[in-house]
Amino acid sequence: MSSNSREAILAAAKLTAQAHGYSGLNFRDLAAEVGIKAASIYHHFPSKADLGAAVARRYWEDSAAYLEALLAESKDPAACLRQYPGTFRKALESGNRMCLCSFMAAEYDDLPEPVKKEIRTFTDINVAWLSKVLVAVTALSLEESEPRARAIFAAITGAQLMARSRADVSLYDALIESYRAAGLLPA
Amino acid sequence: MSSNSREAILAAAKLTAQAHGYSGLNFRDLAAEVGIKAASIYHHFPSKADLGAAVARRYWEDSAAYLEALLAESKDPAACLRQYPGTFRKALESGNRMCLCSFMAAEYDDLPEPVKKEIRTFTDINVAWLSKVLVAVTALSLEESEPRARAIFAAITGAQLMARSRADVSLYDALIESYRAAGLLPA
DNA sequence: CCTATCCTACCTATCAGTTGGTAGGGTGAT
DNA sequence: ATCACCCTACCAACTGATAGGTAGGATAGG
Repeated sequence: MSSNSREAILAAAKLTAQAHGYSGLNFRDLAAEVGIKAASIYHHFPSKADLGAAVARRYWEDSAAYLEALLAESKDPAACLRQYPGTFRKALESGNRMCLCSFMAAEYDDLPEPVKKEIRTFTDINVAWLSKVLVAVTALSLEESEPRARAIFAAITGAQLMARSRADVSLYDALIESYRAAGLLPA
Repeated sequence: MSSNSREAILAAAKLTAQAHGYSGLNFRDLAAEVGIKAASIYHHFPSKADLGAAVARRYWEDSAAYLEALLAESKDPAACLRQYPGTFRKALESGNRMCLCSFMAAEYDDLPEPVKKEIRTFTDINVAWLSKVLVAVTALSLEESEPRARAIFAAITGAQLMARSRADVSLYDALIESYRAAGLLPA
């Protein structure tokens, strides 16, 4: 309950970073969105690198919680897997944004090390979840499922990237459908 | 032969943009690399937006020429298609860079309109080429081949993005192999 | 109860560095 | 003499970051 601003900063920074990347984050605009002054952000985050790492960390934490909840509620792994591309679709729907992880993967060379680490974790979480679900849904073994999980994750982020460059969510849907038709994703 | 600097600027800007994006381009560093002063760049390009558009245009022009040459020389479309992922691999080999188009697709919101246009053209060129080759190689009809071509292109850029975030070219190879194993790419 | 001390959460003011861009001048080849 | 090409010298805007201060709440000692 202590610091409401900290949460507001994280939320605003997440949205900005999804649209403009780490380099697009700046303290003045961020502070203005939250309703405080730029210098006050330093009270909550010692540096931009720390803020970026905190945003990325929160991002994969939320993602991990969502995916686990999905699996826990439904008891139908196939249905979960069918829903998975929808999580990336939401970002596109929300102002043509994209996955934080994908944007920062592009910016990788210019990222502070702590941010890089959180970005990698997001990928790991997603690949691990996909791999686990694939074992339950398909005939793939555990060794076969992980490369496939990576391929699915990469293909989905690529689809998001392409759809974004056309600002066209239906293109994303078409790409996912093509992945299913081609056999990359289970039909 | 007239302006050697113009070519040098384009070449240096391409490499920088592949590693740091459009926002990572700046006139001072660029000029230093070429061996002239920042203000002198304005003699060749009226603005950063113009430079960006010129770089992106040259990028798809080179790509188009390369792909057409590939097809003209070999007479074996299947071999061409097998070589296609290699063109994106080269960027990773060259200092963990990535496709200009992919990076700028991420930055899409912040791109000047002329740059956006060239970026879209790069995608169109690649999809058209892939679609053409797919018709020759697979049993797909012209209508079926275009969605498939788009899916392949998106998946390959996604693989590049993921491999970049691990600075691991072998991960790219593994992803391409998974695409083949899954049936997205012809084996 | 009171008051000294500390903490949280923010502020103003300012910094040095970097950005894209401009004005105007020099020089050498045609 | 013109013009392509490059220069020095700026500028305004913006960047992350720091210094130092203020208002108000919590807390502990007397």
